[in-house]
Amino acid sequence: MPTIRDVATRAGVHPSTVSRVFTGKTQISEVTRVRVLAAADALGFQPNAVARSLSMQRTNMIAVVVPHAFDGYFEDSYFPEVMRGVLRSAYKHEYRVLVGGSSGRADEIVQLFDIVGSRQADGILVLSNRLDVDIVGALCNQNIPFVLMGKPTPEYEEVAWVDSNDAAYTGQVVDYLIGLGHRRIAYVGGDPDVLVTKERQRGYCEAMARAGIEIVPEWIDYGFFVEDGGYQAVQRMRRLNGDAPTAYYAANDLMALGILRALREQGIDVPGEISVVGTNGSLISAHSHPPLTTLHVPYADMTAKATSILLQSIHTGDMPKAQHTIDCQLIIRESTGPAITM
Amino acid sequence: MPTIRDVATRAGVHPSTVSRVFTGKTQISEVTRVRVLAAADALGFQPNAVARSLSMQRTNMIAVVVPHAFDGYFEDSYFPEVMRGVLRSAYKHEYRVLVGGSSGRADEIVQLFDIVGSRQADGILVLSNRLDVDIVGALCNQNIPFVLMGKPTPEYEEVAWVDSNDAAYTGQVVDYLIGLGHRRIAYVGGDPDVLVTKERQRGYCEAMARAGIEIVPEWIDYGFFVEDGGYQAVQRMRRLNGDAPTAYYAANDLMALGILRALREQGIDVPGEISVVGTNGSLISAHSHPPLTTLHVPYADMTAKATSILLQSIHTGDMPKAQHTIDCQLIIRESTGPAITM
DNA sequence: ATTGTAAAAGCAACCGGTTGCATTGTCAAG
DNA sequence: CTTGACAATGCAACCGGTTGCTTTTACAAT
Repeated sequence: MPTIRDVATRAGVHPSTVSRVFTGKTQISEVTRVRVLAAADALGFQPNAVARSLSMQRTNMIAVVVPHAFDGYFEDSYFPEVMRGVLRSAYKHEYRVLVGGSSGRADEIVQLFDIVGSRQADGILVLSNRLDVDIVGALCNQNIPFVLMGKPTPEYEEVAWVDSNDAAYTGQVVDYLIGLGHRRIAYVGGDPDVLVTKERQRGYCEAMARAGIEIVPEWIDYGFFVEDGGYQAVQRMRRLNGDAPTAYYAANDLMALGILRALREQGIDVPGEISVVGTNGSLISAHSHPPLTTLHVPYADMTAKATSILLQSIHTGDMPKAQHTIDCQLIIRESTGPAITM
Repeated sequence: MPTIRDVATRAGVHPSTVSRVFTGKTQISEVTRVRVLAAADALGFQPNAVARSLSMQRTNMIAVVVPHAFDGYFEDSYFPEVMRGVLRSAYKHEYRVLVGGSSGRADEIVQLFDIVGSRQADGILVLSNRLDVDIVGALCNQNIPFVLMGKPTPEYEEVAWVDSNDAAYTGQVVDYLIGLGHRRIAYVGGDPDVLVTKERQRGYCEAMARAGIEIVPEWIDYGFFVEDGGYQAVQRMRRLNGDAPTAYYAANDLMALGILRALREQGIDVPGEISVVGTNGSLISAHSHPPLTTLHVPYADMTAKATSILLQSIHTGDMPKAQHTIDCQLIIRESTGPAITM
């Protein structure tokens, strides 16, 4: 690998001149510029990114970390959507993307602080907010820009986030089901230690309360975002017999599919007997049987937004401030219908 | 950010001693070790990864590059599966993962050689082999370890790859359809400039030839791996009337879903009138209507394998050699059935 | 007490760029 | 022909670690 000094020797100039030609921030006479460029070309020189990072104190990388990767994480449309948004936005600004995350929870958090502490990235995008670990607090101490996907707990008023107002939109879904005549509505959340699960649950509870419906505790269950989680939730809830839900809301489409599978196996008609609503509006939801009514969350847009906030604050040099709420949309398909009157 | 010299000052030792404590490759007396560690702890010191990379000529990162990201790339299960395999394997060896890829074709290739040439990663995993750009040739000149997902063109015998024998398994699918009595079988490939598309097409043609079936050129179409591509392919092929296919093979599940959608719109029964086979065995394929018969390709395993080959060759310091072929499996569900006899 | 030996720590160069400051070169105005 | 002013380039320190080699220290053997 040729270095800047090799190029300098060949072009008969000082290394710093070569550097200036490549960074392009200073005046260079046209004659030396072409000479340097020719030498670089002949040697196949490309500036070493690591050396440049060290010198400039800037890596041109942002890290995307997943503090709650679960089994099946990569099956859900969430991750690919997020990556699409990040890459789109980062690439535009000539930033690279570092991905952190594995299946072991403790590991990930270690890994996160490894990346942060060792200054491998200029900024961090945190993909979710676990309630059982104070990630935000730790991040604040590190003096590195970060943006959260999802609102933090109230104690952190100042940090930047992009969120989708999960509680409100989940409430809207519940309102919609109630409007269809349902009263026994189940909430199947994801991992209970993840904020979004709690938020959606809050929206659910508030909507039920508004309608004056008393919630049976057994209507609330957690499927950890995986298909089988939805399936199992149905198994448990069907045992309630007369109290069994007539409608299910699932916090992602994957679990909704599991719910559909369980109901199909039991010969229950959807939406004739029972209604099901998913979340995300992933491509998969349009092709299920029946096509799923789902709460579409524009994750790619959210992350693109979050990324550009992050990049901007990297450039200005101070902690990002912006807080954005993005609109969701209920897509009504064929998995929901009027409650049967008994 | 405290540096190694800050720690050294505080502990009253030389910077190199601090370094040795952290790298742990040399004998250090217990007393100084604890003193250094205490100082580091008090200052919140963590070694700077960039400086270490520069000094050690090793970044502890591998790059995953996508030389053919297409619209909808992130909707297919391919990418998330790949990421799952890479992260699983890389994380185990304390390697980070850099993701390259965007939607503009030319850009990606530039980006690829940027990463390679600037030594941002110790090795590269190339996610696909475009036929219209000589990526392998260029990579060979760069003297950096790389592993291909997918076999390269025959001229590159020596490079490392992990592949799934696409031609053979596609042939097997076609055999299966022929066994069901189908003779007018359509092949819906992805992007024709990607090797896998050509390979599967070859398998298709060979199987048809073996059965003595003459191929109508209109039975071959390209859907560029997106859902709508499958949909459009059906629109075109239905115009063949008497020559219209009775079975469709699609090179990924997404296109197969598009095919199902088009057929459903036209009121055609699957599998009663027409059979459809997808590829990948993504979760989505199990939940479509009807559940999709699909050729399962274990991408996560393939990439995990490819990653570990890559990491090993990074450690030994020479170009990887291993070439692996991974088995696929035809999952028969409800989208395929006997051909109707006319 | 002296010498030998090995373990522990220090020294300084190096990885490959960047950049503030000093120096040289060029050309126009006086 | 000077002098001034500014553009172009050179110089050297710096970013924050690592590591081969040298020196110091400690302790055992003579």
